[in-house]
Amino acid sequence: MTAAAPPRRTGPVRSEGVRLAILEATARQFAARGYDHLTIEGIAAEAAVGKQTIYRWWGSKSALVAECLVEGMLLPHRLAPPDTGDIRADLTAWVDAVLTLLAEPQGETLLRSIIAAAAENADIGRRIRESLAGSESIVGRLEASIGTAPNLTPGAPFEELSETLVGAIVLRALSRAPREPGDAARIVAAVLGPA
Amino acid sequence: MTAAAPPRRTGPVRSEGVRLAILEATARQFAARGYDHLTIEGIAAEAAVGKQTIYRWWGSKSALVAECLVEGMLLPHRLAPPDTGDIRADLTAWVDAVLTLLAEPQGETLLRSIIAAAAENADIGRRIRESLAGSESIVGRLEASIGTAPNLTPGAPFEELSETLVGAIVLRALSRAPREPGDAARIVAAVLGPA
Amino acid sequence: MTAAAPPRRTGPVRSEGVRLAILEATARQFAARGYDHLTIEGIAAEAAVGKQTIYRWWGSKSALVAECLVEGMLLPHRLAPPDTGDIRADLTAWVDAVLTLLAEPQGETLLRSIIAAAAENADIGRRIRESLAGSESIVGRLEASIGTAPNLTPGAPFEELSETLVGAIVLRALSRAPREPGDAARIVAAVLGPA
Amino acid sequence: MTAAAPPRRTGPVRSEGVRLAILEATARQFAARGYDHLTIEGIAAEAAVGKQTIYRWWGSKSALVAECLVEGMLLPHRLAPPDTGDIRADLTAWVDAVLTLLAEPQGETLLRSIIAAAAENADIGRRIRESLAGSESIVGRLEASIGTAPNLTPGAPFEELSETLVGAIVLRALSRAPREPGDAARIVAAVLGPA
DNA sequence: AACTAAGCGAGACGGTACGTCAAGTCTTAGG
DNA sequence: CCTAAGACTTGACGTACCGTCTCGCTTAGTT
Repeated sequence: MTAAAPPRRTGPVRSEGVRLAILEATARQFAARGYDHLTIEGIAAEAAVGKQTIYRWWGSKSALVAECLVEGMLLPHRLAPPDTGDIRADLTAWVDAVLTLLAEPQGETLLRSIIAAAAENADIGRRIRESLAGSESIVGRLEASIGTAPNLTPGAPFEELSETLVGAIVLRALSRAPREPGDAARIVAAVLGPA
Repeated sequence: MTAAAPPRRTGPVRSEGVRLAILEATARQFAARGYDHLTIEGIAAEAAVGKQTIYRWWGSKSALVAECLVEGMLLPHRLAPPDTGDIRADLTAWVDAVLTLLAEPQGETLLRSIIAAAAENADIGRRIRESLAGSESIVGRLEASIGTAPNLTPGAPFEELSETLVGAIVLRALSRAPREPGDAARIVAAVLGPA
Repeated sequence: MTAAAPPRRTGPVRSEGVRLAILEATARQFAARGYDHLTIEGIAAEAAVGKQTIYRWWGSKSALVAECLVEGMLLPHRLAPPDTGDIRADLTAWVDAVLTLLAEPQGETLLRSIIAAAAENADIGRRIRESLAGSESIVGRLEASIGTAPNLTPGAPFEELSETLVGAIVLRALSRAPREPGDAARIVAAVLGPA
Repeated sequence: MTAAAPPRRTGPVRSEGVRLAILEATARQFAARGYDHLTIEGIAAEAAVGKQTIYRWWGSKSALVAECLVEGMLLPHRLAPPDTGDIRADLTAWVDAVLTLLAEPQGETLLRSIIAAAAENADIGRRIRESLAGSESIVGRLEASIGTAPNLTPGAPFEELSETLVGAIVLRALSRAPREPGDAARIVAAVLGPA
């Protein structure tokens, strides 16, 4: 007498190649057309995949985008602030880089699309905060720089400082404020206090 | 020498009642269902209006929403900070009020919908900044309070301070950060400097 | 006791120029685009006339077309059979002329449009019969030619003979039968009997 | 050397049930409301089918009607002439039956709608001729009856004789001529020659 | 001459249907 | 049993015209 058979596991297993093809197609379409104007059918066609294969593994367009984000397929990776030891200079350089990205059409589309996706999907919202303000990047840097700027005192609200910095950039993206010289420095000054 | 006659204007004139009915229907649907899930057909039906009448005067869903915003039909008007003379207390109360609004489901839908609309439509983006950070509300208040907080020095970047404040709130809305006691105070502290 | 006064008749009187402009625009559009694809708005625009002016005087698209027909603005006037005294030759020439008209694209559109209009509007139906088979043209000619063809006997059903002739042409127009040499002669032979 | 593989054909196949539901709905609406006043949306609703499913397979309203016609869903099948051996009696009975059908409101709608459809769509035009004057019905009968009527001589234009007969009926339908006793006999006499 | 009525151009309005797009579900066949 | 293909229902899109309804002229009779 044999033990009950375990649930027989036959047939092919999920194809990693297919998964990647879908995510890459999503990323391409996302960058090219923005979050709205993404279509499942377009992604399926570009990935040479059946629609059902997408629906089987992701529940919605935004889940797809969220996974792209997690995989780092949407944002250029150069977006971490440099680390020269001078927190003000580092943040200023970083803000400036982001504002520069924002000044290019495809960068603008990209950032605003991520914002739109975040507005629609809670997961993406949570992820964007982690990915932009994650402890390894900004909050941690601020904590490590106590004493080097007026606002960086022991017990300062580092989380919130980080949020104001990123928030100011998000607001810029939304409001389409024209870029002006010194913007990055002024934003950093607003967060760290006067130089 | 006479001026050229303006093109003779005959025929019925645009109906203000219809215009208002459409905007009100838009505002109701916007609050009830969010920016995506707005449909022109739904608005037309609720306003008891032909679709063409909407398309005649507005080119897109977002233009409709933008006009609603300008007319003040989307945001509760209580959203201006109080003015007791104590800038820190005033801003804290205001931030707290906004976070409270954000904690209610319909308030959250409303704010995130506005963000989504702004991400899609440049006009709305510009308007949201004016309406949230307009000189009469926050920037002006900061300038009028020079000397009462560490960051409010002569020559401080008041515009950017205002942006960081509003941006932090926008980021909160996007990231769905759970609300915690003292949030408002910490955000204001991040902007104004330590108490 | 006097009769009630008739409704006082003041104001400008119906403009004949406007009436003609509308009918001409109708005829042009009818020939150019066919009966379906006629639009009141298109006619109004082409005639530089308000829509209401059309609706004031005609109740429907088909009434408009019917009046065009009555005014002879739709059919080329050359469509009466010649009269050389030889009924068979005359009818054959006439049928041939109509089939020739039918072989040109605009002639085909025209005839089929009239058929479509007749199918929709009783007035037009009646008119088409009068205008194509009116006593002055075919029935009369048949009656006047008694004895010159096998079927033209005293007491023959001249009305019906005329109908079969015209009907065969209508059927040709509907069925898009390709034209072949001798068609006209055969049709006439079918109606008049063998030569 | 092998032939190129044909494009692999997978996926669900066209649903015959859906096709029939659409054609039946079309036939019902056609009979009930006439050719104009047919709407794709109405058919889709009655067939409980998406509009897109109709547009996927038929390019136009008239293509739909043409297919109905081919499937024999529009015309009552009793419309073939009887066959007693007496061609004059048979045709007279048939014409009489058609004129009777034409005297009922729904029969009139039906016939005129088919004419309207034929005027708009070439396929329908061709089909109506085949279906009304197909060789198995009238032309063949005439040929088989050579010698039994004045016009039925060897070498007579049987095609055209058939056309004049059917054409006369079509013209009747278009012209709304009131029906009178003896009409059928006179029409047949016009075609076959005097009795 | 002032005072009515139309007639008329223009065009806003509530609707209906159009033909298209994409969504998400379901079905078939190949591997 | 995963997958590509794609048929299916649903629902919204934006457009074209419909027929009705004001508007603000202009014009032709009264009074």
